[in-house]
Parts: sequence; C-alpha cells; structure tokens
Amino acid sequence: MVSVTENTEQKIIDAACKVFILKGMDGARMQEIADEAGINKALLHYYFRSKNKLFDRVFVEIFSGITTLLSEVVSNSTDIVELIDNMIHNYIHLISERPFVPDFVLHELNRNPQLIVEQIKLNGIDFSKFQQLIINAVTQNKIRPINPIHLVVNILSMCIFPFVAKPIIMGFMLNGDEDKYQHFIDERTEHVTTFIKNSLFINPAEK
Amino acid sequence: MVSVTENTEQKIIDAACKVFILKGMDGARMQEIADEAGINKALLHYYFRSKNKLFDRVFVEIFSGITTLLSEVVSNSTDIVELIDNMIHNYIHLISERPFVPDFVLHELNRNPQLIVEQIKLNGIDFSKFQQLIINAVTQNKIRPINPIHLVVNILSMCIFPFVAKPIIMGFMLNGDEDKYQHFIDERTEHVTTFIKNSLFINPAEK
DNA sequence: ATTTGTTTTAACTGTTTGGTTAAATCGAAT
DNA sequence: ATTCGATTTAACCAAACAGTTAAAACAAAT
Repeated sequence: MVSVTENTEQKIIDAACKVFILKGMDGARMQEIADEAGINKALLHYYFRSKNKLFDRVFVEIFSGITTLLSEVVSNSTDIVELIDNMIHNYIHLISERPFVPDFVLHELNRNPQLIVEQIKLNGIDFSKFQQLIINAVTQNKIRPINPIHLVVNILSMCIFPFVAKPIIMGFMLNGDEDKYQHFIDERTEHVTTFIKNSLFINPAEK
Repeated sequence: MVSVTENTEQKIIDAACKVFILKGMDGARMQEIADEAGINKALLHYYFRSKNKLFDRVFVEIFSGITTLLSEVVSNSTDIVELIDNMIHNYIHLISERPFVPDFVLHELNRNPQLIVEQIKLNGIDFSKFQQLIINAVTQNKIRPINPIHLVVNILSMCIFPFVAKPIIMGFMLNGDEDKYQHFIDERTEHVTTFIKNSLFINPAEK
C-alpha cells in the first residue's frame, strides 16, 4: 500500500514540475496541476496542503538536479581542462533535455531570493575546490591570470543564456527557424569549449 | 490641458514599468500599479482599458530601450574592436541602471514568444551589418574564424547573465555579500572585454 | 467482516482580482 | 456662466482561484 502513495506523490510532483516550469509560481494553477497528474484537486491538497508547500518541494527537486551535476563535475575533474570540458558538456546536455528549467529557476530566484538560502543548506557546493583548480592553473602558468568567479560566470553564462534567450536568438538572428536554432544548440558545446580555451591559453598548442 | 493627460499617462507607464518588471505580468496587480502611480483604479482603466493593453504598451517601451541601444552601437561602430568595446560597455551600463529588466524581458518572452514578432516589426535591428563587421574581421585575418551568431550570443550572455543570476552568484560565490557583488559588476565590463579579445585575437598585441 | 488509508465526487467558502458604473468634483478653456 | 475632459469616490459585478468539507466508494491488509 505504500507503493500506491509514493506513486501518486511522484505523479503529483512530476505534474507540478511540468506546470510550474512552464507557467511559474504565479501563473500556475492548482487545478491544472491536478489535471496534469490525473487526479482531483481534493487529493492534491490531501498530499500537499498548500500551493506554497508544493512549490517549495518542486523547487528543491529541480534545483538540486542542477547543483548535483555541478558537484559531480567538480569532484570528477582533476585539472582545469577536464573541468572546463566536463562542465560545458554536461551543463548544455542537461539543459537541452529540459530547456525551460533555467528561466524558471532564475525567475523564481529573483522573485524570492531567500529560496537560495535553503538550497545552499541542502546542496552545499564546495566552490572552494572549484576556485582552487583555477588558481592552480594560473600559478602553474598554464592559463592567463583570471578571477575564478568571472571565469565560472563566463562558463555558466555561455551555457545557460542561449536557452533563456531562445526567443530573442530565433527572432532576431535565425528568422524564426526552429531547425536553425537546434543546429545552433548542437554546435554550442564545441564552440563554447574552444572559445573559452582560446581565451585562457596563451599557447594554443597546450589545449 | 493636453499636458495633464500626457503627464498622467506617463505617470501610469512609469508605475506600470516598475511593477511589471518587479512582479511580472502574472504577479502584477492593477491596484498596485494605480497606487504606484498615485491614482485610482478607475482612472487606470480610463487610460488603458485592460491589463493586457497596458502590459503590451509597457513591454514595447522597455524592450525598445534595449534594441535601440543595440542599433546605435552597431551604427556607431566601424570595426570589430569598436563594436566589442561599445557593445559590452553600453550594455552593462544600461542594465546596471535597471538590473531587473533582463529577467523580466526574458521571462515574458518565454511566456509568450509571439511578443517578439511585434518587437521585430517595431525595432528591426539590421543584424546583417553586425554579421558583416565580424565577417570582415575574419576574412582580413584580424581575428580567428568564428560564427558571428555564436560571438554575439557569447557577448550578450556574459553581459546579461550576471544580472539575471545575481541570487546564484551572491549565494554560492560571494557569501551573500552585496558589496562584493557590486564590486564584481564594476569589474565586469573590463573583464568581459579582455576575455573576449583574448579569445578572438591570435596575437594579443593587436588589441 | 472489519478496519484503514486512499481516492473520488461535488458542493461550498472566502478572498482576490480585473473590470465596470454612475454620480460627483475639479480645472481650464470658450 | 457654461462646457468638456480629467479625476475621484465608492460601490459593485463576475470570474478565477486556493483551500475546505463531508460523504461515499474503493482497495488492500488484518
């Protein structure tokens, strides 16, 4: 009988993820989530007492997917080249599968910045190891001197922004052609990787 | 008597900009906009019949500010170095003054991608001249070969993303320290400029 | 057969919200 | 003095919405 409960709970969370990601907290409707989950509103409130509680649960679920990946990338990388390759490849790959997640996360975080506090408690990323890998590369003269924070933001920017800005890119640069956009995304991993390495490495041979 | 009308209309638009940018279309309330404008709800509907009409007007206002800047940058730049310098400087400067605009624009554009169609009609950016400047630089061997679209997206990403991702940057990298974030933003223009030039120019002396 | 937790049904409450209406006021222009 | 558009006041409407409730149905475990 436990399985029934977990099943329904998961069905609700999946449905809530979908609706919240597409509509945001303000735009989402409890009725729509119930419909999407194939249940009724009463049962929805039976499992999650309020919209806020459901949202919090869903947000943790979604955000932890992102931070978990970042943690794995950091711990699986031993030098700066690996770090860059893994980070760019895995991030673009992850987001490609759920392209509306970044807009959702960023928007809700701006709407309620305090959400980040809970997330840090739950998914503490050791940003220090991150920084250390970069500092090591700089001190060993493998790359140009660079502020680690700027570098990380640069990488995240170029990986995430193309998905958030899809309407702009398609509208102004690709004549609304969805195929061209998909092609652009397919090229993106390799392009960003070489673009960043070109900037970091003084001698291109070292790549 | 005309002046009174225009005055009030502008007061409403200013107030609506503020509220819509902070709360988004779904989160904004007509009463709050009326309060912010120092008028009552009846007068608000007297000027703009519906929330949608008001939103459309406001969105045009905000978005055209962005595209206008981009147009000016393009037409005021004669070579790739000028283009990069102007674009990065002006964009970060513009957004610094209204840091919540990017999240608003991107979120509403994803919520309703058709908005971009109207904007293209109103503010047709000649992206072709943009591309031409980059292609010229490539064929003249001034910079490494690069897909112009990727380059533009790279520049926009690194300029805009830091503002959209403020909560993440502050939370995970700057220990929630607002002063450090401001310092990070202050450095940003110069950093992005050199980061991109380092990537583009094979010989650093050419910069 | 009874119990227990899950799910449905269906109606309902209370509040928020976008939008309307009508009458009154006010200010400037004629 | 009158006219006309701008503005306020205050009440109102209808729809949407989050959340509740109670009774019944159901399914599995005891």
